[in-house]
Parts: sequence; structure tokens; C-alpha cells
Amino acid sequence: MTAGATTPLPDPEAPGDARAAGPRVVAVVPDVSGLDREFDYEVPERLTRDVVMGSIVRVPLRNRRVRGWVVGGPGAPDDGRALLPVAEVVSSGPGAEVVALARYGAWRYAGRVRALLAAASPPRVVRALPAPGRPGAGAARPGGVVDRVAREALGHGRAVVRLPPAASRLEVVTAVIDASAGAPLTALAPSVLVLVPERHDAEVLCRRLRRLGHDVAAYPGEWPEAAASGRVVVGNRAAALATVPGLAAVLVLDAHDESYVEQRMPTWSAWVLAAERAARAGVPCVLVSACPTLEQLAWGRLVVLPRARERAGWPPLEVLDRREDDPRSGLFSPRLAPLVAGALEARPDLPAVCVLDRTGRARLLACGACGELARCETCGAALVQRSSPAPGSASTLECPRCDAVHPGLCPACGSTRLKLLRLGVARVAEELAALTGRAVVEVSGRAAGSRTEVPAAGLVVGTQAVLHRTRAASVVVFLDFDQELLAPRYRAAEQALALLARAARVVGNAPGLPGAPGGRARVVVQTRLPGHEVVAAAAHADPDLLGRPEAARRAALGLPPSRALAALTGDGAAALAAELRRAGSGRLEVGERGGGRHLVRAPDAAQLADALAAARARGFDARVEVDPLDA
DNA sequence: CGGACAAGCTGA
DNA sequence: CAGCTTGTCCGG
Repeated sequence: MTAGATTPLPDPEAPGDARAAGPRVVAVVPDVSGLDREFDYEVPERLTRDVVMGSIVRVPLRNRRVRGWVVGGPGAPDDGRALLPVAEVVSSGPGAEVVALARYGAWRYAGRVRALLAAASPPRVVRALPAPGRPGAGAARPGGVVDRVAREALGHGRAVVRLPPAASRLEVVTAVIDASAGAPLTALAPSVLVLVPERHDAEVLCRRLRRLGHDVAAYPGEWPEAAASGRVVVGNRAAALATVPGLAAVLVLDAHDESYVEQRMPTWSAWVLAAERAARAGVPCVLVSACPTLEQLAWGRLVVLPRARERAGWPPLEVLDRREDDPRSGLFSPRLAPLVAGALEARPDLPAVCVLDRTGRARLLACGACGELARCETCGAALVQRSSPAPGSASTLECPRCDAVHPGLCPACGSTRLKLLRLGVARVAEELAALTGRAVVEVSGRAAGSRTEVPAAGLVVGTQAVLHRTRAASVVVFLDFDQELLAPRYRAAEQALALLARAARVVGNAPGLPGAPGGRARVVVQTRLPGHEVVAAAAHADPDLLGRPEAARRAALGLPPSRALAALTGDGAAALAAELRRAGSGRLEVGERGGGRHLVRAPDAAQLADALAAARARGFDARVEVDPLDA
């Protein structure tokens, strides 16, 4: 096997090592969930050439053979016990830099290395690597203002380029590739790592870069090509852990996107790891986002486009102020129906999209006869109605907490007359159809396997998932934007602005000029908070209008980025919280939230990670979510 | 995680 | 006490 990353392991015979010359010993992390340890193995003579840092090997462990990763030289000093031999080298694995990065990630996010090593490993067995490529073999660059800004960002080393939704991200990518191509950092052909949030983004970017003549490796599918160096490596979250020798620059597009955060444990963030690896490699890391998070602004130098360019990159935002509306007008302002009808008429070739982040038909129901709320008889939670009853059949209510199914009757008096108090997308689709006299297609996140296709035209209603499945639209309407603005999460405002940026991208993709008669693509919000900073930021195309006051608030409340946060859940949460309170000696603040959830605050990420590592070493075990998105 | 082994329960 | 379940421990 000829692996690209042939970093030698620590030599047991090197001077300074007391161990006598003998068979080589390596530490292996077995690919066994629930087991977070390293074990030493002897390397048989026939494998010495192939066993390198990160190699995926097969080793004996308790009467079985398991896969594992070589993560270094011997761990504990030899206690005289005979070591078992490595049985086989299965595949090339993450290079030494990535093994180190995985270790950092496990520490930073208080999790197991195994999870990160697994994310860094090739999807299929890799026995040999292809020849290096030439990433800079591109076409002439445009040399516009975006290009200039990207180069300025590269010069800062760690920078955040604030690029409005409609601006060309491709231009940033080519500028970075171009600037990195000549950088003679190593003997290896230089590589550029580009992260994008979604699978589809990666496919599109790969295609465009290939058309421009670049050598591209689509990660993780083309893991061997990425590991061969000299390519533009394009991938999603896991690409932060791509084995990329000769790394010359790292670029993270739409860096605010939450799909960069792993939802399973450990909850590592791809931009954080990407930034860390760039720093370790001594190469620049550039984040690109229409609405960078405060953590990102605290991390790197902000680079912005000239005001007029940023202004032009956000579509018009129309605010439907609902403060004066009759509360009984429900979810639809009187101005909404004509607005949607107008958009559909002006652009019959495009969908008009309405967003409401409540699944099902109704999230809260009350009895029309006795007025009681419909609650679960078992657990007391509010019952929800998932879908409309089929004609002629009775509806059912479901308990979202205990999954019990109830008949569609008032649990208190048995009446069948139920009023829908908090509507979900299913009911809104029905009402919009009645209101506009048009067919309405409902799109929601995971409608039990059946993935509804978003139609290319017509009226569409969905949860925010619809924004990820629609390429272009004449208009995007947020029916209840206050729900986003007032969500009980400390990041709610940032998340709401990110939604507007997402919507802006969708309407910005509408073919034809935004100024076309009557068909001006735009984003619409219905709100009782028309003066909210998020609304102002999007309306004026100036994320600072949110960022400045939000940063001050976070600092005052001791929330990220001014402090580091972790959420503890699960069986051992209370015990771990108590231990942290005891060991924290004033530096840690531990509080309890509802539902057995504990929050830990530390002055910074490193102190948080150290405290969690110390507690974990003493045997405390709980689900630990570092940098939680929903706290 | 998953196998090994021990302790605990049951029925004849 | 065989035969089974349940729980705890440990892996080089």
C-alpha cells in the first residue's frame, strides 16, 4: 500500500526512549462504540511498512477481531505483558494531522475520538492513492470587487467575509484557489479545502470548478483523490476532517449554517475544526457568510463589501405589520392574499412560498362546547392534530410527548367540535387554498418517508425545510416571523436572520431581473415586531444592526461568545453537574434547566473542555453538548 | 459495544 | 441444581 500520509510513528528505538530495541508497538483506538480507550499492539515484521499514523487496522480484542485506528506510539509503558499483534492493515486512514485534529475535537467537544476518526475515514477501503493533481489549473479570474475582498481576507489569516445572499461565492472560491496555487508551502502539490453546508451545494460547486478547469475532489466520495494532494477538496461537515496533504488554505462557505454542527455526540462544529486545522497548518482560513455568527466575528477579522454592493445583494424585505390587524384574522394579514396572488400572476413560472414552522394541522386545540384544552389523559401534554381527517372518517389527536393516539373528541366532554388554536402548515395550506382559490402544495420536513417534491410553480406552504428544497421563488413569506424572533433560545435572533438570508438566496435565484414589472422578487415577513433588529438588519442589508446590540446582550448575560456553554443531559447529568460545581471553584457556573437539563458556563472553550475532561476522567458520564444550538 | 462470567430466580 | 435471565465488568 502506498499511502500519501506516511507520517512515521514515534520510533521506540529513538534516543531518549528507555525501552529496549524490539518489535514496534503502536496504540490503536478500536472502532467499538462505548469503548473510549487506546490499546497497544505489536506490529509484525510483514506489516511494518504499511502501519502508519491513522492506518485502519484489524486487531484482536477480547476474543474478537475489531477494526481500529493507529493513533500513535505505545501508550502506557510496557508492563511486561505480551502484546497481541496487529492482524492486518485494512485501509489507509486519516493522516497524522487529522488524527491530531480528531484528538483536539474530542477534547474540545468532550466526546470520544472514535466518532471523529470515523468521520475522517474513507467510506471504502483505500489501498493506493492516485497521482497528485494541480488545483490552480483554472481559467482567468474575474478580478472584481469580490475577488479583491477574498484576497484581502486571505491576507488576514483568519477572516470572515460578509457576502450578501446574492453575491457570487464562486468568485471567492476561485480567488482563494488562485492565490493559493502558487504558494510554495510544502513540497507537495498545494490543496485547498472548501466546505459547503449541503450535499447539493457541493455537487454544484464541484461541477462549476471542474468546468473552470480545476482538479476537484468531491469529499468524501473521492477520499483517495483528496488524500493525493493538489486538488480543490469540496465537501460538507465531515470534510473539516478530510485528509488533505499540502493544505494551502481553508474556506468555509455559508459558515453560519447550522448543518456544520454534528447533531450526534460529540457535537463538533466543522468551521471550528476547520479553523483549528488551518491554524495548526499555518495556513489561512476564510469564512464566508451573509450573516456571520458572533462566535465567528469574535474569532476572525471581518471583511465586508462596499456598502452599495452589500445593499444590492439583499432583496427587498416587505414587512406586514400585524399590530393593527384584527386578532381573529388569524395567520393572514389582509394584505397577504393579494400579495401572493400578485406574485403568482406576475411570475407563473415560479413558486410562491409561505413558511410556517409548525408541523401538522394544529398544535393546540380547544373544545368548542366546553372550552377545555385538548390534553393527553396520560401525560397532560397538549394534543396535536397531525393531518386533516379523511372525508367521512373521524379525526385523531396525538400526544407529542408519549405518542398516545386519542380519538378526535374533547377528552373532557366528548364533543366533536374542536377549535384549532395554533395552526400548523397542513391547516394553513387548506386556508390558503380557500383564500386564493388556488391549489396549494404542502411541504414539511420529514413527512414520514414521503419526500414531497417542491413544484416548479404555484403556491407552496411548508416549514423552513421548504427553503432547502426550493431553488428559486418569486416570493417567500414568513407567516409567523414572531415565532422565530421570540423562540426561547439565546441564538434565536441570529437564527431568524439566517432564515431571512436563506429566503433571500431563494428569491435571488429567481431568473429574470428583480425589477421586472410586478414580479419583483422579495421576502415578506408578517410580524408584530416590525422594528426588531433582525427585521432592520435584513431590510437595510446590514447584519451589524443585529450584531452590535446582540453582542452587548450576550456579554451582559454571560452567553457565547463572551463565555463558553455546555448542556448536560441524560442519566448522569445531575451527578456530573454536581461534580463540576464542586471542581469548578468559581470559574464554572452550573445551573439547572427544566427536564433534568443542566447548563455549564465557563470563561472560555478551553476551560470548559478541561473541566469536562477532568470530570469524565473521574468516571462521570452524561450526554454532553458543547456549544449547544438550542440552549 | 458485546462476550464472559457471576449472581439471582424458578421449578422439579 | 440445571436452565434460564439479569447485571456488571473489561478489553492490550
